[in-house]
Amino acid sequence: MPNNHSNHSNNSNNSNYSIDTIRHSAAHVMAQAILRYYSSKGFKVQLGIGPNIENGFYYDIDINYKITESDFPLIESEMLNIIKEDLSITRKILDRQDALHFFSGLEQTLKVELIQDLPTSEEITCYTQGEFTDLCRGPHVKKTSEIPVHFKILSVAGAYWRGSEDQKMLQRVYATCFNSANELKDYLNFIEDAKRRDHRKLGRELDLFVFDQHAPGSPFFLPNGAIIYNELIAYIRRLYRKYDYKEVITPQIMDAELWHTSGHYQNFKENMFFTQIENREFAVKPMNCPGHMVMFKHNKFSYRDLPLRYADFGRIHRYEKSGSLAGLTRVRTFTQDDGHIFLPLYMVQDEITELLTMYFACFHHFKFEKIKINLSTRPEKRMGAEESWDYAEEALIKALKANNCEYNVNAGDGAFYGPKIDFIVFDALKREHQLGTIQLDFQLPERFDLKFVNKEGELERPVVIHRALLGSLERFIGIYIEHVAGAFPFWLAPEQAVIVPVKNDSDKQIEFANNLSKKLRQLGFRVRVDSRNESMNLKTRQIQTSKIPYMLVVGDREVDGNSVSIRKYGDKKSETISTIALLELFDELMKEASVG
RNA sequence: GCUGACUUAGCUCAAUUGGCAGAGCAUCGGUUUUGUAAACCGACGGUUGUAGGUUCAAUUCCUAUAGUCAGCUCCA
Repeated sequence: MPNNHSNHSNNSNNSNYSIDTIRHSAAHVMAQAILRYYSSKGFKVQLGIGPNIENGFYYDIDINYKITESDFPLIESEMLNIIKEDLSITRKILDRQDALHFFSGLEQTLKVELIQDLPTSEEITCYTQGEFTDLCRGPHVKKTSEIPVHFKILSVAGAYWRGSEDQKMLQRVYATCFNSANELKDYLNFIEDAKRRDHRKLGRELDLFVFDQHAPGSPFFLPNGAIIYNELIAYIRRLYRKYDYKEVITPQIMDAELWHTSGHYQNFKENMFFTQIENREFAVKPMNCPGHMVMFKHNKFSYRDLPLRYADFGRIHRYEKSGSLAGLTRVRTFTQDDGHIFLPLYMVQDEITELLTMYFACFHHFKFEKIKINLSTRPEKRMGAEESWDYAEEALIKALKANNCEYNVNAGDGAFYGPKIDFIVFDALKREHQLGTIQLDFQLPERFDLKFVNKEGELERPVVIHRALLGSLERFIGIYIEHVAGAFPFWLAPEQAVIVPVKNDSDKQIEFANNLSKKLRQLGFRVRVDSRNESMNLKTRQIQTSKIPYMLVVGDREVDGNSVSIRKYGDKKSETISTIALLELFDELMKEASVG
């Protein structure tokens, strides 16, 4: 969810209360409304938790009734009643026994469970408004009438009690509340805008990709989508040339033993595809690293060869749970702009500095200006000695600090083989997306017993850095489509220009258009002639809705002047330029594709 | 995987309490020869996701299953 709306609502008119306090109080009102309304209908209502989230709040409810969208107005009108009743909201401190007794008496067993799990040191407080009392730390507004009426219930979905798969599934009602009608309207508009930009919708409309029930979670890239896909790879390859990477190609299916060695089998068996042949168990690769380890071992490398940077655009397959699949952002087969760097320990910091330079250049190239960095440290489920974790985490912190990078720490969020740095970008709607990653790994070199010959002529264990810039290309394409709302820059656009003869029965115009098209295509541009028997208005409309960067109209005037009437996507007007100037313009535009 | 909703022509959507499956766009054919956001006429297009069941009759009700969506959980 985006974070842009919560900010400007903080400094709004209404009150001394923070928007968080207001929303949290609104959550209580919603819980009260649901309890009132459905209890009166004879349903059993139990309340879970009801915290604030970015841009709103939710309340988890256990109820023997299926709440649907059609119930929202009923709940909302009950909420309005509660606000109008102007109930005062009072705070009370309870001792543990009284609190347990009180909520048991109300048969609110979820609340009882929460109280039982509170540390004994914690003070137990309740907030009461009218007939409704909730276990809550607060703070809250003083009376229900202080809650602005600019609230809206947004959706309802299942959620596990206490976030655990083993627990009961509750119904989570999402809602939001703002200080003013305008802020609420802005937020609802934002939701609409996000729908308009949805990459699944644009993917269909721009003929980029389709999904089919025969391959769940697996995109079929249509010709237009394949162009974007391949142009992205071409761009990354240019970066690789600049930063001295060596591209390799590795097998799709390898003996399962390899995945035992790497540790992936033990950790991710449930998420891998397997196949059996000649009594051997093979695994479809869920990642590229073990393949690169195998290659490293097939050679005896000198310290002079390091850092050795392997890059791989291999297709990988992961069995993702059916319920977690979503458009291009969560798929079962994808390609990473993956790479592994083998190097001695002492080179790590310089290498990460180099990587940071490369990463920022890449993100800025795609017009992601604001970038957030997360440092994820050792998870519970991990391999390797504590000392190497200490060292690895320290090395990443040093490199970040040396490069003046601000970062947040995500304790326990690292990979099972090492800590990592993640790069989060903000899209045009200010939503956050994780793209690149840099992961330090002391475990795989150990498990694969990797060695290189150092200056002293001794065998030494290298370190491995796992790294990806865009992450999964599929996912990146999804994010990028939404970032640019389907209007790709010239160098990435599946079609860069369409040439439209004014009259499709004019041999002179058609010939001129075809010749121009042929010339541009020879120069590598993606253009076509649209000489269908359709009106200029229709063609204009189709070119605009397809978000094609340029429309080139050629009539008798242009043919005679060896020129084109050029109209840029999004512009209302066209201008006439010579074909020479057109070639110069296109050449200039293609510089966008360069890595500088 | 879990909870809930949804699935009708290539796409976007209709179809009253269970009573003859329909429209726009796209496609194809014709007319029109167009100067910057939808010319006109006509035709084609369906085992209503799939498999069962209830019923005189099922797009509609029931069961199973697949896929999609909103979340949850997970994400090397």
